[in-house]
Amino acid sequence: MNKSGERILSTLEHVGGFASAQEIHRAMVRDGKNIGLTTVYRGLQALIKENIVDILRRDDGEAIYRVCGDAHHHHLVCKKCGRTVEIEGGEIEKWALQEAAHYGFREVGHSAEIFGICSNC
Amino acid sequence: MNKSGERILSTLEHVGGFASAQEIHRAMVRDGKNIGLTTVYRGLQALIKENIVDILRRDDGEAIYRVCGDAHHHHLVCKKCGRTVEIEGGEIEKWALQEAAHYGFREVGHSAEIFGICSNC
DNA sequence: AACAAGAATGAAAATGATTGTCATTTTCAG
DNA sequence: CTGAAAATGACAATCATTTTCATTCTTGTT
Ligand SMILES: [Zn+2]
Ligand SMILES: [Zn+2]
Ligand SMILES: [Zn+2]
Ligand SMILES: [Zn+2]
Repeated sequence: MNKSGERILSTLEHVGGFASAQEIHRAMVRDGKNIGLTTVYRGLQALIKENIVDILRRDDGEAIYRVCGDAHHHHLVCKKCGRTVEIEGGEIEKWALQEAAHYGFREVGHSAEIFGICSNC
Repeated sequence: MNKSGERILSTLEHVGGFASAQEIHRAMVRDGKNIGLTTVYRGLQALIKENIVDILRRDDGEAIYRVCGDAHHHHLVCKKCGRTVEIEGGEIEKWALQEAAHYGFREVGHSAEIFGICSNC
């Protein structure tokens, strides 16, 4: 991994959870790191190839990245104000693995999100 | 559903499996149906809102659509070929309601998807 | 140090899916 | 028929991502 790769990874570790390439870039610029958006994209591609980060997709199709081995969790999101609570997956972790195994899938991952309206709204 | 919505749905049913908006449009034009790409996008959005079609994402982020039954269910999707199995949520239905209730959320919904690589790939 | 080869960088342009705009056409109730 | 409302589609705009390409850093060699 080269220097910019290390800085990207460090930023991704500090923001916690998922972040898009543009968000990572904004965070680095805000923190005084000098880096171009192109380099962020290239660095992320390299980190993916090295299996250091994961890539997923937001609902709108934007790519989001996270450090592999980050603590796995899920979200409970308010549809009105966006307030978000991080929650444990509990039994759905087992569910995902069992269903995938039942149909012969490997390299299994999953996404799950609960949405509703929070008590403040 | 309006006329173009029905034609889009009919096309999507005939191609089978997943198709992107652009693929659906190309198929319709090829088959002599006269429709604009914009209308295909709008029709698909309407069909999604009516829970008649599902939207997912290819690895490259392009949106793909497929006809979907009304009954609530989840998907097990192959990251490589897109093969999809409809599965029951099982225990995660309870999990979603319990977590939401625990944090005082109402009008609760959820999404959950398992992805991996199927036995053919 | 001087030099060259190759990798890394980033600004700007290109790409491509999706969405927004708006003038025109179609539908339909009165 | 007539006007209002909905639907349509060509075109422009948006936005994430990729490509290009000229410039700058690295690194090893003489
Ligand atoms: Zn709220
Ligand atoms: Zn989980
Ligand atoms: Zn497959
Ligand atoms: Zn469910």
